Amino acid sequence: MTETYDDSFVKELTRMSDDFDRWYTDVVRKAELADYTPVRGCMVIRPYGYALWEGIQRAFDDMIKSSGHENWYFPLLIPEELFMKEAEHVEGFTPEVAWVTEAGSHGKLDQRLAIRPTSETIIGTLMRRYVQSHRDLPKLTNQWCNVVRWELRTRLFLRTAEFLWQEGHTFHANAAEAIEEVDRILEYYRVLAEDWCAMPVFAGWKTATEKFPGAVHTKSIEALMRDGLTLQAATSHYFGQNFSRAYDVSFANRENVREFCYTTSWGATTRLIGGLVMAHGDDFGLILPPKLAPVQVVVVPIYRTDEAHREVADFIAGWEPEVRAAGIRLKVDWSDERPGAKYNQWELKGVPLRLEVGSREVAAGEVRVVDRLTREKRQLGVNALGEQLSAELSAFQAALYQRALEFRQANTAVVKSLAELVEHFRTRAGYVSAPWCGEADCEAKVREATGGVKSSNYDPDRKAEGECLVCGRPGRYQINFARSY
RNA sequence: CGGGCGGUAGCGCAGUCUGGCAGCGCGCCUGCUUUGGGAGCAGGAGAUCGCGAGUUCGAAUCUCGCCCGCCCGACCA
Repeated sequence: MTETYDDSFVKELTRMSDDFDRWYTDVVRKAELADYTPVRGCMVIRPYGYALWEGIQRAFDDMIKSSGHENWYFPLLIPEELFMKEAEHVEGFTPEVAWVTEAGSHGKLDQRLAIRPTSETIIGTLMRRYVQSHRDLPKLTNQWCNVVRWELRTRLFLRTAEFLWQEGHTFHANAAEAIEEVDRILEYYRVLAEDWCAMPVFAGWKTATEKFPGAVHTKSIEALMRDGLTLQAATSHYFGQNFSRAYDVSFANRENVREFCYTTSWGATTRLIGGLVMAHGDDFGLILPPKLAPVQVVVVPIYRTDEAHREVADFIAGWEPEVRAAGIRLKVDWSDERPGAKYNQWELKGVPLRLEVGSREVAAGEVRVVDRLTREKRQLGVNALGEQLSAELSAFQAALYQRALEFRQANTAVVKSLAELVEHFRTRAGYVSAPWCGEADCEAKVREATGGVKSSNYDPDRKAEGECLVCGRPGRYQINFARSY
């Protein structure tokens, strides 16, 4: 038996098709993920949103621990002198650095302190103490922390003046090992995005124009949002010896020759939560992947009388422990609302499965299960309910990924020329894949001609399918272009 | 940072032009009736009108400065 409701009217929520940006802000606030604060560009992350971050943290932290990475904590404040040592890095970051210039009764400081926008400089400075010999390498460090970047235009989760992230910083005895590290972490990010967030990504190289300031090369994962814009969801950088030279992090190699370390850094931020919202949501609100959903299954009890209330409560108590024992994050919503209000509330909050339990279910020994993705209603016997729901959640996770993948396929075009590309972005969004010669000039021309379409990333193993879309010289790479967040 | 718009009860807004009792809807509290897709009735609480100066007998309303947000550009995870 299948019942579907298609009343697309949702109170107080802008429709996605009407105004995607407003829809996004509405969902983030009404689903209680985050909110504005009196502080310019800074948000408050509410428990429901923070729980998503905790899920992401747990997943990623487990991955890096499995490869021997260790968590550290480094200072929030970085003396100006230290900050200024790597020229390209300084140039890239100074426009958005916040400085502490004055402190309490001490008054004006002799030297300004940067509030970290990222920690390469302070970590490099400190790590030289701990790295003396090739036997000390590799040093695989990570920290979970906040950073501040003085952004002019902010949006909840996607771009705020302060945000949370993890930043990994690793030190190696040779280039090959560092380059391998960058790829290992990029693969972790792919797994985090695809297996946990159910967000299909392109993992690949950023162009020289788009790379991190101070990096030799940068790789990223990029995901498509439902408005057709791409989101850079995490980055992994190879620094060669750029930072170790600037901060004098060196070691004695096997021949007792002093050598600068080869370093990497990589980061993923609370922006991923914004990605989750925009990759999966619909006109009813959030849709959360079960593996990260703070509540995976919500139970809505239905009753009129005290007696029915007792019956329903007893019935739920019969299988609730078993469902929890199956490792399912279950919430029974006994709040003093009517069932319809609860349905809407939990759909807004993106809970994957809802169980409706009333006297009909009690009598039949069933629950009514409603899927957040399809919103179809089915009856499920309570026998081995934990096992059944686990299976349902796995299927949901897969279906969510599949839907996002199909959406991306439907929104990826291939073009041969700049004219075609410009024409495409006049009416459509999504990715456009095109052959490219590898020159920054040609990349810049795409950006100019389209008013802001940027290169996303590329897979160097994929050969260009024709001549460069701009200059007509032999293509080197097949690269994705998109409008981006 | 440039251009435009906005800030009045928890949320969404009217009132501002033309100065004169602080309003509406939703939400919230209490009670009763309700409860399978956002309940009904009755009563009630809640606002230094973003902040600070100024003009005026009198300012949500006029003037100046500042803060915050939104949209469009340039910059960025």
